[in-house]
Amino acid sequence: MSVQISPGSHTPIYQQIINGLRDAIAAGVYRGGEMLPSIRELAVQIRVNPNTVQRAYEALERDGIIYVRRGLGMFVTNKASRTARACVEEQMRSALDDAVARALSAGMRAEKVREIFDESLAKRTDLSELKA
Amino acid sequence: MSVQISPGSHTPIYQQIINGLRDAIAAGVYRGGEMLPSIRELAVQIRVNPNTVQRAYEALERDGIIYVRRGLGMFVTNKASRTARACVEEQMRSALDDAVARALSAGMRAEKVREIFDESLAKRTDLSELKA
Amino acid sequence: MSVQISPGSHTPIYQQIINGLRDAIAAGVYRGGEMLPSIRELAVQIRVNPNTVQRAYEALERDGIIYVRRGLGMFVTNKASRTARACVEEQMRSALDDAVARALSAGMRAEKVREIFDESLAKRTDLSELKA
Amino acid sequence: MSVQISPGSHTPIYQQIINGLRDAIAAGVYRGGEMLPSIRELAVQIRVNPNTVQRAYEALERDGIIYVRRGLGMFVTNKASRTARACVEEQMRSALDDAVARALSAGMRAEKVREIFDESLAKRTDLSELKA
DNA sequence: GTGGTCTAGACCACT
DNA sequence: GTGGTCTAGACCACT
Repeated sequence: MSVQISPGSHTPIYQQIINGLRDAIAAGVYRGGEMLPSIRELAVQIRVNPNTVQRAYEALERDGIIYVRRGLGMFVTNKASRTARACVEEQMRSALDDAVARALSAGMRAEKVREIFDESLAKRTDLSELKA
Repeated sequence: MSVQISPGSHTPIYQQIINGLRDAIAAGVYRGGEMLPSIRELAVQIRVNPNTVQRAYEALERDGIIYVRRGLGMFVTNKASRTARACVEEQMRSALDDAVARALSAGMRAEKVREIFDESLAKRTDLSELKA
Repeated sequence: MSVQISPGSHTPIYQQIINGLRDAIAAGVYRGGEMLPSIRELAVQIRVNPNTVQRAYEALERDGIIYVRRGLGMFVTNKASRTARACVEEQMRSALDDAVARALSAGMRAEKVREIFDESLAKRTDLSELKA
Repeated sequence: MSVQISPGSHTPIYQQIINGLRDAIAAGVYRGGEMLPSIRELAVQIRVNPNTVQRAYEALERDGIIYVRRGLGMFVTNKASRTARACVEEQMRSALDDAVARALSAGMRAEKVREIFDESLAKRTDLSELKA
């Protein structure tokens, strides 16, 4: 399944769903024209209230990533992949920007900042090599 | 002034104050034994409710970064600098971890992730050179 | 073809079919006594579920614009043209009423409202001249 | 009160609230920096569930017309008046466009369309003269 | 006091 | 079956 929920996280559940689906679409798990799991279906899968899933779908529709075919379900738009990737990149850029800015303003040296980043990246890329 | 507040940010104001003071202490702006601005003073400076400043001071006290001398004011502890730097590093590490994890799970290539990080870092270090 | 469907529109598809056929009848594309495309035929043409077309035909029948000759098909009634034109006019009147009311209550000046209307009308009448 | 709800209307209640507040801001009833009625307050006034009001406020925030000061309430942004007016004009333009397009495609003559529009406008401007 | 999130459940429209 | 709206009510965080 492409969406993982951490009920304990500070990030609201509906936001976790948005991120999870957007990442999945950016990664090509769902492609243009494909139908997404229905609101009720996904709600059961991730054990969350349907209203919460609906709220996530609403946001993705506003972003032009999915669209409704009334009475049928939610579908991935053709431009979804591009939009989703742009969005993820933008969010990542701003997260990195903020983290770097804070670290430097707290007096951390640039080399130290890069070192920590390298560890983060190495850890994750090693993990994906394990899977492969 | 060492604490900057963005009233429109999604980060709660008390958390922004905590971060700002902690960064300032990590960077050596305030040193062990020094007195911090009083609650009312800081509240006026950054135009915020005194209760909000108090809440931030309480949190920093719990973390052992500042302590109260009743009737005198809030003071920086001796271990404050170390603690603050460890805390900033930890927060940074987890922010980078999250960002990297999401980017990769959205199918972004590791080289691209590093590229974006480099831009963030370059931008900030250039800026600080300009100031110097 | 006289009926155009926008699957992404907020207007329900069956309503779009009703409007499209009614407009066509009002404009004289279909005349009293003429046969309309069968449910299946139209459904294939505009790529829509036959149930949806049927629903539209039912509504037009209720309005006395078309009638069924069992085993033969759907036919345009003699009063259809009059009824359809009255209906379009009524819908238009109420759409204009609503738009004007909102614009004025939002403080827009009457001259400005007329100006925007004139542009709408000019654009469409120029277009129809181009086609002619 | 600036927001009127028609429970029987086909327009969802939350959309009626959005329109009502936006029109009020466009008309200068609420000005930049002013606080809006709280969610609970407005909910009581217009006898609607607080969640429904919240949903409307959320949309207006997304549009940059209002912003939250956490723990305090919702406030009108400085650019709100301009944005709201642009939005109302855009909605009006598209409503008129649609109505005109349908009328013409149903074979109505341009003079007739203008006649109906003039009646709509005259009726409303007479009404506002009565109030004055 | 303020807004934000979430659940449970009803009811409706559309295909 | 599908999504969309609304209510009631709980619980939480922030100022």
